[in-house]
Amino acid sequence: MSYPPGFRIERERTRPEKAGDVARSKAIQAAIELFSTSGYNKTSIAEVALRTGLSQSGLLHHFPNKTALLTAVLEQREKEDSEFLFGEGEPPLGWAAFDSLVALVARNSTRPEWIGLFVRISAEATEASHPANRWMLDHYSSVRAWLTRALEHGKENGEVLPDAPVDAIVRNTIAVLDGLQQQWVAEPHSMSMVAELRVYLHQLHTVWGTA
Amino acid sequence: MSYPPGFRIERERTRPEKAGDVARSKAIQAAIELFSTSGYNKTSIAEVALRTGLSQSGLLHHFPNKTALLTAVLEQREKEDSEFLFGEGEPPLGWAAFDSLVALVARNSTRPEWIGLFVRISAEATEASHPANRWMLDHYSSVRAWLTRALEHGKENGEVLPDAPVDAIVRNTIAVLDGLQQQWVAEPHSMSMVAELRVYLHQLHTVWGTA
DNA sequence: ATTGACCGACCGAGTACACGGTCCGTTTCC
DNA sequence: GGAAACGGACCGTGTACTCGGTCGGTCAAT
Repeated sequence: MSYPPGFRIERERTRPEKAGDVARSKAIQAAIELFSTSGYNKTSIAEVALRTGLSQSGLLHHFPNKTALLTAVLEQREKEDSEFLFGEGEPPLGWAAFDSLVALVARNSTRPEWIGLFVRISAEATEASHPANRWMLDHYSSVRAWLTRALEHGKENGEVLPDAPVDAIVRNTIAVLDGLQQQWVAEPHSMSMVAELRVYLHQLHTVWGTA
Repeated sequence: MSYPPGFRIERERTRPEKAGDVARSKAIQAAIELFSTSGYNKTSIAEVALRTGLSQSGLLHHFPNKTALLTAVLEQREKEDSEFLFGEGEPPLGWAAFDSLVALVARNSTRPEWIGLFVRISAEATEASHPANRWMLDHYSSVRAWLTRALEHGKENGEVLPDAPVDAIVRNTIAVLDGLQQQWVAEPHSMSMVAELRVYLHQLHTVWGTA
């Protein structure tokens, strides 16, 4: 009781390179790779441990169970994505929001594991009992909220036509994103994703933009 | 030796409604339901057998192994889908092809299992070792071929602008289809899919059509 | 009309294995 | 010396699949 509750976190922040932390992040990286190719269900923690350079018990020392490992992976992804998208500032609005989505996809194209991870997990997580179900619903709803806000802001701004069907555009955009990623995972070298997305955004601009 | 080798087959063809065939199709139906909610990997054949009203051994009498059950399911889906889309005649071309896709989605909305099945299987099958991997690649490539032909026919016809980026439009359309289905599976009552698709098709028409 | 060969439909028990997780012990580092 | 960082052995469960067998029906030959 001699230390305030923030002490532990403070110590970790000042000395982040302890052996355990290295193992932890190595394990997360290994889990990302395996989840992205085999999905969560089919991946065994023994395999993750092997890739990490640990025994299964050693891995379970850092993550009490399999779902803890999964949530660590998801937190990592969420963190890196939102840092890239928003940085420290405000999320972009208007059509700029859609442009930044293209940038995100372009960047993730250089990290195939992250795309595979998302495709696999979000499909598995459609099952209500899946440990990532809640995460996935929250994720989608926050992206929808952001894009909806972006379009409505665009309407007020005069960037977007007043009669643009916001909800459908938002859902379709997310659908294109997810669908292209799925095709890309299935046949990685058959397309660029960015080129296709630009065509889609060109359509949006042409139809609902105030040229 | 008193009968020609084809005799037995002939007899089966004249009496197709034996008890085994009923069990077979019941099993396929049960498998569709379970695959659609739990995916292929996570579904146990014991559970399928239970839903069918058979013992596990009884089920395995009809399907030698789990992958045989899966291919039976996929064949069934492929058959019903192409019957609905093309009937006995020629596949529609030009923009009509895209309209028929909407019709297919509208029809499948009344059969949630089929949408769930497709979402789950095609995500699992991104893994090269998955028993449905080949099927999925073939499926996508045939849909792409059809839509590509449809657009090129539309160009010759004057329905479609000559500089329309065929490949990107095809991939984006498939992406919207898949992505919307995924959202629909995650939250079944949050959208209609058909309304969103109409907005997307409206964009295609406006931008690449010869009004 | 009966018989006997044969077959499809089906079941119960068992096998081999993979997997998530526990328990307890040992080393390493502050 | 105490806690963190591991490893080894073990356990219970789930799973795909095998094996041996039963039962009822079909059909040609008697």
